[in-house]
Amino acid sequence: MPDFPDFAYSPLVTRLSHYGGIDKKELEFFDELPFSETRYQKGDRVLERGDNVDKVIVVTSGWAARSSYTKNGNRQIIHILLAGDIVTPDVFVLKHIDHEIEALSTLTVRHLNMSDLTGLFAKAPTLSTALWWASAQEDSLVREHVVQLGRRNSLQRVAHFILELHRRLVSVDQATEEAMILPITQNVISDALGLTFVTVSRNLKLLTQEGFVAKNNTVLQLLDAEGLSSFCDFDTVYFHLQQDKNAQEL
Amino acid sequence: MPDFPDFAYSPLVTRLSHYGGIDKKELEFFDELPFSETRYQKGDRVLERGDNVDKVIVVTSGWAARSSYTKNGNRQIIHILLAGDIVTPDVFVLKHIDHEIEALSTLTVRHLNMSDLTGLFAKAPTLSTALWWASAQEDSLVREHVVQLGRRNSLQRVAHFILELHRRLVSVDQATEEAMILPITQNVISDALGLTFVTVSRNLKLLTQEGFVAKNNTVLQLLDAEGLSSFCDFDTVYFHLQQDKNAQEL
DNA sequence: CGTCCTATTGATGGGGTTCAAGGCGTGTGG
DNA sequence: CCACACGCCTTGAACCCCATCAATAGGACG
Repeated sequence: MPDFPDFAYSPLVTRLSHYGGIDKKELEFFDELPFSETRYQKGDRVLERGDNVDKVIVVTSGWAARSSYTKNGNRQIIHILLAGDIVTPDVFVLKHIDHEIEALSTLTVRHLNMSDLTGLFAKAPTLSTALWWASAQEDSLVREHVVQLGRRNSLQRVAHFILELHRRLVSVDQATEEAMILPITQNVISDALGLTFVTVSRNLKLLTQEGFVAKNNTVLQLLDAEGLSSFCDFDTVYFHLQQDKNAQEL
Repeated sequence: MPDFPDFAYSPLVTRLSHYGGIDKKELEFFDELPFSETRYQKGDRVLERGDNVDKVIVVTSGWAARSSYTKNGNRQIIHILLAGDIVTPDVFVLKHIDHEIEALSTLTVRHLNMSDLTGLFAKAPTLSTALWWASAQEDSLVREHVVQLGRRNSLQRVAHFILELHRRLVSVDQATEEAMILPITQNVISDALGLTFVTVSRNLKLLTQEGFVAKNNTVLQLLDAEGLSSFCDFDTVYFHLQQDKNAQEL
């Protein structure tokens, strides 16, 4: 965030600062909004299916998951939420959430009052567009997740999973180009990828043997991101990170 | 649409009329917006990856698909678009679309100018909320699609696919409770479900033999929707169809 | 009547699951 | 400080669902 070095900012502000046409003043307003903060432990539920939510919730640190459970208790992780992600993108129009939000690691989230936000939107038009953009980004990632599960084999899925998370972490200054911290178990990965943890284990071993990655404990090194990308058909277009010059305000 | 019998309406207006708190006058304004209409044949591309879109496009009749192609030419259908669906939900913030839109049958779409729409939003606040709701609905369906591909077997996928489309068609008066028209090939179904058309064929036969459905040509009858629903864990909560009384305007 | 697209059905093979056993690391309590 | 438990990872073996390959049939359309 080179242009905004002079005030404290949350990860979401870091993300929004990448949005073309954002007004620095509006970001400051946003960052100064009153909020309450909650801390969760690994495994805690942040929100449950059916909950009636009336706050905008944003991740400030740690990992969380949107997940859905089938009748027989199997979990499918729909999307992984990182620092700077919005937990409740549709809270203004859908009051009841239809899935679970659970902490995958120690997690901190901020709660913003909807009335505070709508009040701010009135005087911060580029901010509301930027928040819309952030939630459109998630939509795009979820669409790519469908492609993951529908058309890639287990090894490609694991590779793609790593690359996507790495890129997202880098974009909020939570990882270097070469390495990242994976605070989740292989069981979590398997529930995101529609696989079993046995397959994930075997595939991580394969990727290590082939020299694509190295792993000890929670630190994962990317030794050949290029090779991995071409192997699993990873393409960052769907992140929509580059600023869209034509974007206009509502 | 029992409350709005007295003016011509598009399928999207029918859908939006189900949204709690929508103002009838605003729907009329929306329906009277100037538009151009385009007709496509089965197989035509409506939009391609990378296209720079500057209109809001809405399906008025026929079926279309959001789809993504992998490097080796395999198609994954991410979402099926029916009458009343918005082709370009994020057009205000993402100018370049990252996937393909293709006609699955003869298809009619309407193009609305973004400036006409933003002009209308100024005097129709409940309309913009309702459109947001419509696009939040699609997000929810795509999330459920992830669960489909990640955690259901091939037979459950086919069953769930049928039930979901049926419910959506009913909600825009395009199907009866007992039967629907499926204008797509089994190959299309397989590309949506991450399967092969061979498996889809076998599974449709199974569902027929078990007495859940009957099929001749493009007409599909639902003989036991209840049984089918419990078999594949189908639950309409994720449609968010019932009006949310708490919804508020931006 | 031939062509092309779609659907059906059988046979075979493979990728991923399932079941199972053992290892490693960490924390806890005797 | 060691013993034990527990969670997570690893690795092997057997099985099964679905893909793949292939052949045929049916339908629409010129």
